[in-house]
Amino acid sequence: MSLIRTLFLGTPDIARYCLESLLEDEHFSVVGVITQPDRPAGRKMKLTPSPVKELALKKGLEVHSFDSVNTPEALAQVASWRAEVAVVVAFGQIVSQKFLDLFPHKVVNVHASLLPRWRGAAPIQRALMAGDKETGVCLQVMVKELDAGDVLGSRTLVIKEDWDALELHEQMKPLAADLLKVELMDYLRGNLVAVPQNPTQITYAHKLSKSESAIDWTLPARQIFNRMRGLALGPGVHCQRGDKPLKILRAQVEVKDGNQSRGSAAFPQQPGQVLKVDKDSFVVACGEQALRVFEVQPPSRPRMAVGEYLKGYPLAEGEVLQ
RNA sequence: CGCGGGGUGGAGCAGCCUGGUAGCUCGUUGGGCUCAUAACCCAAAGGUCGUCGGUUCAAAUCCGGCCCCCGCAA
Repeated sequence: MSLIRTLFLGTPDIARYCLESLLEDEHFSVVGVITQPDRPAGRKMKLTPSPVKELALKKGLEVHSFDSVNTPEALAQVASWRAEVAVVVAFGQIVSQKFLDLFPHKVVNVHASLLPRWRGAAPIQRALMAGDKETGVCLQVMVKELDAGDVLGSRTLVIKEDWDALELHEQMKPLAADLLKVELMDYLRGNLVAVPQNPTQITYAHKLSKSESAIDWTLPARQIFNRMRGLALGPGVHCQRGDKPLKILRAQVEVKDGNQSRGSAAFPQQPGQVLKVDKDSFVVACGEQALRVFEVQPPSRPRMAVGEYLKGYPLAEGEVLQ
């Protein structure tokens, strides 16, 4: 069987992983790669290529970047590759109907959730923040409407309690690659029927906003915990201690209120109040239950275990965080 | 030159502005107390204050270069 001429569009690490697996698959021939333009990144704001571009260059593939793939020039380039199928993985640009028309029913997208749940930009993060017990990756046939295409297949992943966005992202990588290897091939051979999404179950994973990283102690501990996990890949969560921010990097929900054993039940239990300080953690009161914190990061400092933090930044029981 | 914050015994910090004896909370080692302990008491070891140069009678502290780290930003 002849090689399938494939165009790949993607940007971040998970896309790189999928591209890598396509390159290893003897059924596909990646004839072109499109990724986001180099962005200023890092401390020095140096122009940095995306992970996908890095890999593509290393493998000697033809890589192009456009501010938009929907411009006439970009579409002309796309057409010139004469690819049969386009694979889109976390590309970061909305593709137009004109782009889709170049590959009738042959633009597929790997999406990091079980559609129709979490359509949109931040499916991994939103699943964690919502406290979902399971999520997954799925392969959809792209249509103009965002993440609304018929679904070719999926892989389900049971979310472990202690996974954050980073871990979940890692777990999804091999599943995404497997989807491409199996379902995409079946689809192209005509052995797979795409299933429409159930419209009653649609939810949207809106882009993360900076304001979500501030901890609101009046929320239940569970929600703060989930938010911490979901935002771990990006801004993380932080509270205010005095006039300085303090990032909270690792914590768990404290089931009991935490201060009963000490006989100091007179604590008013104001949300944000430090209920208990131990050798390697401390407990903060929340709207419901409490949060036991294990790892933090003060301004201008690397992340550190709470045990270390307490040596240089003593914390008294009763102090209130904002 | 994108903006800002840091680098002080093994760990986390203070001291720097207003140069002049190396400080705090721990850890480590030895001793003591205790039925016992990660608890408590006593003692000790351990630092060319990131690095190179400058100013000065004198630099962790003031000035300049370089290295490494962190946040913002993407």
